[in-house]
Amino acid sequence: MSGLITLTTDEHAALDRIEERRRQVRKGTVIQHSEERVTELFVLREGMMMSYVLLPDGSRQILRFYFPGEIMGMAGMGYRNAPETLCALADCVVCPFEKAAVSRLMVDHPRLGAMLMAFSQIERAVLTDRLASLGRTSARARVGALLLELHNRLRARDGRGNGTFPLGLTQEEIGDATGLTSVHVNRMLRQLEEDGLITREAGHVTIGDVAALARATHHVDRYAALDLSWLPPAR
Amino acid sequence: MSGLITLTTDEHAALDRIEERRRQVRKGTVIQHSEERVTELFVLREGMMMSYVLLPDGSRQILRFYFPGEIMGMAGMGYRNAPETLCALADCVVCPFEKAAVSRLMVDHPRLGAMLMAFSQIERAVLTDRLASLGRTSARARVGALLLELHNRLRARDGRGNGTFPLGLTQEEIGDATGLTSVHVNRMLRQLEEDGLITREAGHVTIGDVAALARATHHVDRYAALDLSWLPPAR
DNA sequence: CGGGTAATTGAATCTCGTCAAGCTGGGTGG
DNA sequence: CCACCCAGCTTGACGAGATTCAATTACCCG
Repeated sequence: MSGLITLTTDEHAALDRIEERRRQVRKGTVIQHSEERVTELFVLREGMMMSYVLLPDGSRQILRFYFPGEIMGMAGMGYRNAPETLCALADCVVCPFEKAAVSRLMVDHPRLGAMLMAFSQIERAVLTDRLASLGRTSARARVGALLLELHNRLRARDGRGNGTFPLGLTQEEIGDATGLTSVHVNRMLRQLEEDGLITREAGHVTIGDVAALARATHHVDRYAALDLSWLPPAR
Repeated sequence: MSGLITLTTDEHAALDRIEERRRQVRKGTVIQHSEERVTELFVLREGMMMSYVLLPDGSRQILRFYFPGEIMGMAGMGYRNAPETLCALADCVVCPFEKAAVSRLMVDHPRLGAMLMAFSQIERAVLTDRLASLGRTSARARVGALLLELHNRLRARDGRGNGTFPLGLTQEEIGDATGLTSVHVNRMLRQLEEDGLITREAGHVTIGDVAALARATHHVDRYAALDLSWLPPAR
């Protein structure tokens, strides 16, 4: 949050309290099972995680990837049981906290509450972009758009913009996120490479011309062009 | 909201203030254009609306259908320009209000703010269900799941549960929501009918056995099994 | 240096899209 | 009151894109 607004001392303290408890989780660990009782949310501090649902036939749809600083499990807020599974894609550090802490935050620090609301709407916009991607674009565009999204999210964090980033996903995971099979993901990656839109090397992907790939995949960067001028003043 | 919690007089008044202004819109009218400046949100009072995005090639992805009582345009909260288009599917009545009204609401009535947050998370869960539907299920299941969702949403409003509801959508619109062509939607509707899962007559659809259709389409009712016990007390 | 997971590639198959043609029903104007 | 019109629905034939199945090959970890 501190990247977008200047936090007061009180607000900073309130956010720190939420991240009090720490927990190490190893790659592959599930910290929240779909359909099981949920009382906690998590902040991701280090690593990379994902949320997904499993269908009765065993197929998996990955809903979202999480990077450090993001809140995981918000979708469970309104429900008794978790609507999705949270699983670590790498060794991670997470901070679990109670649902009620969010409601305390909204009472004591309305500006942070409004900020949370804005974030969940940005997340919604990203989700709807993926919906359009799955519903109305080719396999090639879907894979390319996913690479761009990962690139933008990582760049928003570390500031570097040289177009290279560690993939951190198997082709099967890319397939489960884009609604394709791992075999077809492989072919599409190859095609993107042959078209000169990306290069691959040792688990890293390089996007030579971000704008060109964005054009080829109809991708929009939802982490740009924000408007938070309507936020209430800090208390 | 009054269906889920008991509102105080003050809370009721605050919500009424939001719905002060009224506007009639005729079928087909666009009240918010994607990529154009947005300062207002809307409450839908009567009718049925949808939000969608258009891709550069002209294809359309319908993101969501709106029914009376729901807030439209929340996704625009964090942005200067609207990420989606809002269009009336029937003659409607809407109540426009300023973005800042939401932030005032969150300051003055934290419980309503938390409620809004819960709603947006429920909406998120519905969206992720659609994502799984588009990414990992057959055309038949997608169409069936959409019918079930419309049925559940209408039932949540009017209470009737006899399985019959007015469709109010063309097959092309169903296709744009499910990522299919109108031609294939037609075939899938026919197939669902031949399988005895639905019947159609004069623009109305009847779902004989809701549970059976839910099984065939992997559909979950996200408007059931809510947990709002963590909400803060009313101010 | 194994052993297992992930990536790669080819061939056959199937689902869904495309194109094209006819049909139907409700609204409109002569 | 009827003929027409037009959007939406229906159906068939064909093709493209993605899946499935199967078999190697490359890579990472201990």
